[in-house]
Amino acid sequence: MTDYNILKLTSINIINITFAKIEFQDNDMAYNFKDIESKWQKRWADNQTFKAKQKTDFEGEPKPPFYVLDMFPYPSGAGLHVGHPLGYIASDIYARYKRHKGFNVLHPQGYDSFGLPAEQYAIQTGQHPAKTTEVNIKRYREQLDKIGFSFDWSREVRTSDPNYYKWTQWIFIQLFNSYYCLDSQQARSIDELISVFTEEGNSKINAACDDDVTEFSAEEWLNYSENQQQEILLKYRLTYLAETEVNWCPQLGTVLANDEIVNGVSERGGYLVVRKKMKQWSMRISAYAERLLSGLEKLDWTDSLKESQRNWIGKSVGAQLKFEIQNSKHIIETFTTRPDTIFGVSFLTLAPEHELVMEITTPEQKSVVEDYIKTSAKRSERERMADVKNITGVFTGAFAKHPLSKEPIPIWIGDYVLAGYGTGAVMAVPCGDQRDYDFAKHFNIPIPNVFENIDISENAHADKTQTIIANSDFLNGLNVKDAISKAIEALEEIDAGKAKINYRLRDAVFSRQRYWGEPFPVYYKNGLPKMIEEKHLPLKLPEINEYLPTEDGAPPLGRATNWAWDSEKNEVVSNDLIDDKTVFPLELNTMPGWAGSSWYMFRYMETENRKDNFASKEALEYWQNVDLYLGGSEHATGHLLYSRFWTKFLKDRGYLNVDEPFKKLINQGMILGESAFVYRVEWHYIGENWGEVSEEDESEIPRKSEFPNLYVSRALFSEMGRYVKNYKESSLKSVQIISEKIDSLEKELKIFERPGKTKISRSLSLAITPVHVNVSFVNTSNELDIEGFKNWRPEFSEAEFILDNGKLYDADSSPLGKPDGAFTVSREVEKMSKSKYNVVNPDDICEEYGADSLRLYEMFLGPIDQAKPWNTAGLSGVFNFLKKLWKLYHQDEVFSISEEKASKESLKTLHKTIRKVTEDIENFSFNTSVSTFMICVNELTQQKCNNREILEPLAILIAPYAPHIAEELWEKMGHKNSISTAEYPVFEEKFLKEDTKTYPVSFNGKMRFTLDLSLDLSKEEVEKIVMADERTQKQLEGQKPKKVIVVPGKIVNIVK
RNA sequence: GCUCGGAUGGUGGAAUUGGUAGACACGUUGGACUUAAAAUCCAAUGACCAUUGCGGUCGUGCGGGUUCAAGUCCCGCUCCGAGUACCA
Repeated sequence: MTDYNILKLTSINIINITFAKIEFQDNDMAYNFKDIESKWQKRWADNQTFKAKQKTDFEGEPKPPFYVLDMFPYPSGAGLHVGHPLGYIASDIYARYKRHKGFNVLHPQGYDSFGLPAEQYAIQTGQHPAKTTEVNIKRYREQLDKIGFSFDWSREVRTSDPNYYKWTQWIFIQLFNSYYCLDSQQARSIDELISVFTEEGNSKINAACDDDVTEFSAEEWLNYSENQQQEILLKYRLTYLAETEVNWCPQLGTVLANDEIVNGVSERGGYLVVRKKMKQWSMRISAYAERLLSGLEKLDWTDSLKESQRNWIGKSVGAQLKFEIQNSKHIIETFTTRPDTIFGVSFLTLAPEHELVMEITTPEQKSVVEDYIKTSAKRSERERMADVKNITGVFTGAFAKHPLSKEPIPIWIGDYVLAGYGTGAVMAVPCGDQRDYDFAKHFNIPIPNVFENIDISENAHADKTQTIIANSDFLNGLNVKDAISKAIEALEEIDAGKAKINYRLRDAVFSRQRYWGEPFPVYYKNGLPKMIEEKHLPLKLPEINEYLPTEDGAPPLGRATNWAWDSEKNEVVSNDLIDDKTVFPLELNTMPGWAGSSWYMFRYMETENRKDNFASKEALEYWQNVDLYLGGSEHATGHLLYSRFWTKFLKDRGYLNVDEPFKKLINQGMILGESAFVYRVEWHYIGENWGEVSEEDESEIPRKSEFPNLYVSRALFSEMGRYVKNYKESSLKSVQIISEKIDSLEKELKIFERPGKTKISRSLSLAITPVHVNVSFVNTSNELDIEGFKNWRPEFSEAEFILDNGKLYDADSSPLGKPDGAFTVSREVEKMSKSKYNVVNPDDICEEYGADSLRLYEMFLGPIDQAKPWNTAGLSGVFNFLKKLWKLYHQDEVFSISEEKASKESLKTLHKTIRKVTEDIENFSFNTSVSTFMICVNELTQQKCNNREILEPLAILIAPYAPHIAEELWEKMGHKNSISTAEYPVFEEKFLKEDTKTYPVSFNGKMRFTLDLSLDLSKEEVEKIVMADERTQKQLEGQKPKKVIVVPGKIVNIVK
């Protein structure tokens, strides 16, 4: 009885099933999912059953296309856990359903195979990420294949494949060669812009560009040097180089995501992180803000998702104001949505990183300002946004001039203002904004009130609807709306401001200082970027010896020795040849994860012609865009916004004919794991004198690792709690046992027998700490397989256990399963992850119960979009259901169905099911359709139905959910073609006609009894019958009802 | 902090969109079959009270409200989860 765990337990079941099969060998008809599933998976692959057709593949009239796509998986080293396939199963069901409905379905799959985890692994192990990625993909594919998806694998793509990223680079070049024309609201060729510059300069150009563009004439343009012209063009291009704030970690030599920073230091290694500016590629997504926003309206996405995007884009209508600075030629620009409160401004706050801060700071304030900037550079943006409790800031000593009242306004800096947000400066109106209000209160800055009859002694007043402006000169007495337009008018007149629409959406940083991503097709001539010609793509990722940044802080590609571009030979050459005349250095950054995933949905549309096109015109024309997209809501503002941006761009430049990539989108919720915990008892030792542990004492005090770990079960933990004080005096039996055990351990280790040494003693309290246990050592009754646990990791090998019954575990006398021998763990729902040891692998489920059971169970768990915990024990429900379904088609284990006409009852059951399941599938309510199937099979079993008339359509209905069993039954019923080609059954109302209704009769809204009545009865007749019923009379106890409500076909309610 | 979700029996969840709360499963308990176990089948199962039977009270995170009728609508909270711009 060693090595005895839950998996072993169930494999005994499997053996039993196999025996059963042997027993019935002459009729071999038990539901043998293993044979059935591998048979059909092989047949689908051999016959390419799910290969989507291109339009030209049809001989006659082409079928209507339908495109179902899952969000691009990243092939992580951990493999799939049961949470991953949830969305794939749902989309597979929908894809299969659509095939039954007569569509030519495109349902492809591939890999977003560039990414940080592979690179991190490469840094640790030295293995090339391409290799580990390949291994991971193979494993992924094996796992996916076992679940029986109807993917068209012939169209697979991988972002790290040069044949694929060639086109990612190509799109980058198109972006570089484009600018955004605000008049026509679309991207255009940069050549058009150049010809305008040549003819009339830039004064009339209305294009998206950097803020610091200055005006020039045609003459000036022509006189600029090549370099100057390129610098100017870079300010207009849709992808451009710019100084951007990043989280820089000097020790790691790399930039970190906010995600990778914990409490201001790097998650890995705990090194200091500072914010610094860095020259990087950016994407001018902000140019598309308005279209990204308005485009949402026609999309069939959930409101919450659209709302997230709206919020992310963050459109606000207001005014941009200019504040002159006293004794300085500079001005500060601010954006406000409330220009009506302009007379309420009592200070300005700049972000600490604002470029003017050091210029305007007075000598007296210089050192405090510098200190403050240093401190805030250490805080992450997220931290600064989230922290409202600590109000910090310093005065710069400078004053601005109020544009209207001309009063001096102090200029502060504060880290609640973010540099990358708006202009990085806030005109603070403390009476109308809570953060400004708190800041003013904290630093004793005046809070002028500009609202009529509003008390602002406690809080700011942000209301815009009922408010009247006061103390504001010419704005007095106006409502907010009128005051806004009047204020803007006045400010425009004196050139101190103008109406402006602001978006929160920032341009997206596109450079990564990493190895495992797409190389930019870019080299640098005189420090300015040049594109490699399209015909020389792809520019392949070079080999390097180590995947770390270089010693001088350059990205990993800085290690490549062959990473220079020969512009004459048009090839990559050795760095030694760089002469800056014909051979130039190549870009060292690579593209981010979202580069390859922003356009992949169009790549799947193409089959033959992938070499010369990202996708051919014909393919794009036929498939258009994704009809149904499924994935996690964590992509709401990243991937889903970037791919919309690229789609719109490619449409503008004539490469696509749709301007949205995903018509309908469903978010799947996360499947959570049930972690298991045991409880470690911890005690410690102290030297003779409290608080004065000498070094010598320290070395004498026994370390925890010298003892075998002592574990208690959940039962004992709930009795004792996290801490046990004065445990020697505890009356709890379990504590006494622990105490005895510790005593005996000490004796064995001779802790206190150290003659001549400092006296040490054990502390009086115990701490009980939960420790994650791998869930595979826990059975469905939450009992721990102690031997398995001990063998799991070396630190547990000597562990001791106190069982639920308070006795010490002994391998010989108290094995799992014997009465009284249980050691119960506690369970907690957490995210499913390797580190929490709560991962459940779909392979194991397929092995034990089969893919059809897995598919059904994942759907049965609950609504697709909600997070829900996984519990393997529940699987037996759907497994039993499949066995019952199988039995419907068999008599005494022999396949047998009747050709006779089905009963009225059975037809009713069938058509009820058709209606409900179809409705559910259209609404993506897969959990309820599984229930419906269960009800249907329960009813048909009850009816002893085995008519072909019922069982054939039933198999088709169930095929999208449990395709293997459905195919097998379909074949047994005599069909040669795959069930996936069968037509979906048609619902017929006539079988469901009811003429009576069981009315619930309620009194004051509480149901008391039911009454079967004909549906033909009128309201009055129903009331009459109900009132005559003796149960009604009993409820009324002789009183007259105040009111009787009859809703025909629904309810009766009597008000007493 | 901000934005978006969520909360219903021991557990996962259902409820035709304001009309019988707890469908369908899991689990638990009891029973049948068996030498026994597994498998299978049958029955009970929100809590409490009552019980020979009829039955009754409470109940959808908390506090209010609207209504003949509220899990569902309105107002105010609490707690949990996700995202928050270089994880994918």
